[in-house]
Amino acid sequence: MDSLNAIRKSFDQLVTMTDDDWFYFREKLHQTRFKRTDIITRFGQIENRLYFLTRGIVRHIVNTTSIETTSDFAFPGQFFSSYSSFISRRPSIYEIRPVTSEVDCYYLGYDSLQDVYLNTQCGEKIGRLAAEQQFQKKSSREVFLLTLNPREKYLQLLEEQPHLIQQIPLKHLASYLGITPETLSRIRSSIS
Amino acid sequence: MDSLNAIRKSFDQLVTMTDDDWFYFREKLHQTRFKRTDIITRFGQIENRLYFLTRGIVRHIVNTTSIETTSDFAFPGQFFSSYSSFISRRPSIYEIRPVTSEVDCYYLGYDSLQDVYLNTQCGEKIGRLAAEQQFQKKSSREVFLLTLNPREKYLQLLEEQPHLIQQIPLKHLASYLGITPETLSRIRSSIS
DNA sequence: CGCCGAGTTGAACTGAATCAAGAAACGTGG
DNA sequence: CCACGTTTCTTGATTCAGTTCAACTCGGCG
Repeated sequence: MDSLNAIRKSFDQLVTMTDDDWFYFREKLHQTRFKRTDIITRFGQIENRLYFLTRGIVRHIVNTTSIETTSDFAFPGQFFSSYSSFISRRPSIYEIRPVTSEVDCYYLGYDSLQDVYLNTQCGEKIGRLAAEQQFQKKSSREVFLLTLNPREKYLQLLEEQPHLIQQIPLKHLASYLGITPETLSRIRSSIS
Repeated sequence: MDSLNAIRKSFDQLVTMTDDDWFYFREKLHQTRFKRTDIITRFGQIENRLYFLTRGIVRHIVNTTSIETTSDFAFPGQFFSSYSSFISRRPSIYEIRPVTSEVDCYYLGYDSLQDVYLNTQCGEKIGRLAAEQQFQKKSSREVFLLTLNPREKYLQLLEEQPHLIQQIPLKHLASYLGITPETLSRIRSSIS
């Protein structure tokens, strides 16, 4: 299977994994599909799955009273999950929903992942490296949010994540940058 | 030694550690002290140490051209490091400096930590759990920065990290919240 | 004692939000 | 496959929160 290969590859980038370990892991994966209107993970729910995205795009939404704020997107070839809920076993403050009309993924249950940590050579190491990656992502986002004004944010996004700008509706991009859709629209038209 | 005990305790909170593992780890720790004017980690330097703070307060400063922005503080009993540089082995975009006149720490070199990962039972697991914690911290800060206005930021800080407000100069607090000292001063006087 | 950095306060300014209305794009069902 | 309704995007006018600039006070330190 092609997308299973993609998962293995993303592991191989992190660590050398024996075939035995891989087989052990692969056994525990399940496949699933979501439609645009589905809610992949709900507010308040304890996240029980770590997903690997094979088709479509999803977004992470912050549970604010009034306005929908986007904290993250995931693209094919990437893992996603309401990760802080997944690792802390506490209610999710994020909701995860499809951006595209169809979303295909594999997923691993929480307990399965703990089994992998216990029963494979490289499990813990992959877990550590993955967590370190997630940390770095949030860490650079902190600097991004803390130091840039709307225009600078858009320019940096344009440079570093152009695929986002190409494929995500403007209003979601705006909420990801922490600005209003009107402001983003004006910035965009002032540039090109 | 009392502060060595604090380190072991912070491990015990994460995982059950054998005495053997602890001795192996403890051997690799060094002790050091900084004065207020010292620079603990410089911009552009590759962070080579993971510190454990036993006395004083330090702050993490973001390398922006004009204004000094604070991304984090560390207090006694906590680990600190220019963590993204430490794990990626790339130049630090943060500078770490003392807030207080004296800062005492233990530290572990990068290579020593890799030895711990390789040669102890629980090394990788501690590493993973630590990285997961760091992730969660940045993750909640993302929501904080993305969704709150200055007044809300201050109120949340007051509620969740009062020790920060008590011990950190206003201008550094302001830069940590992403607002100007004037605004923070006004907010503060409008509240009490 | 005098200096310097930190904090406060006031006034003016400005960038982005808000409010509003119209145009374009989208998807949904007949 | 078209037509309609809904959502998304754009554009303009207005408002306002927070910044900037400036002057003054206070407290600690040399």
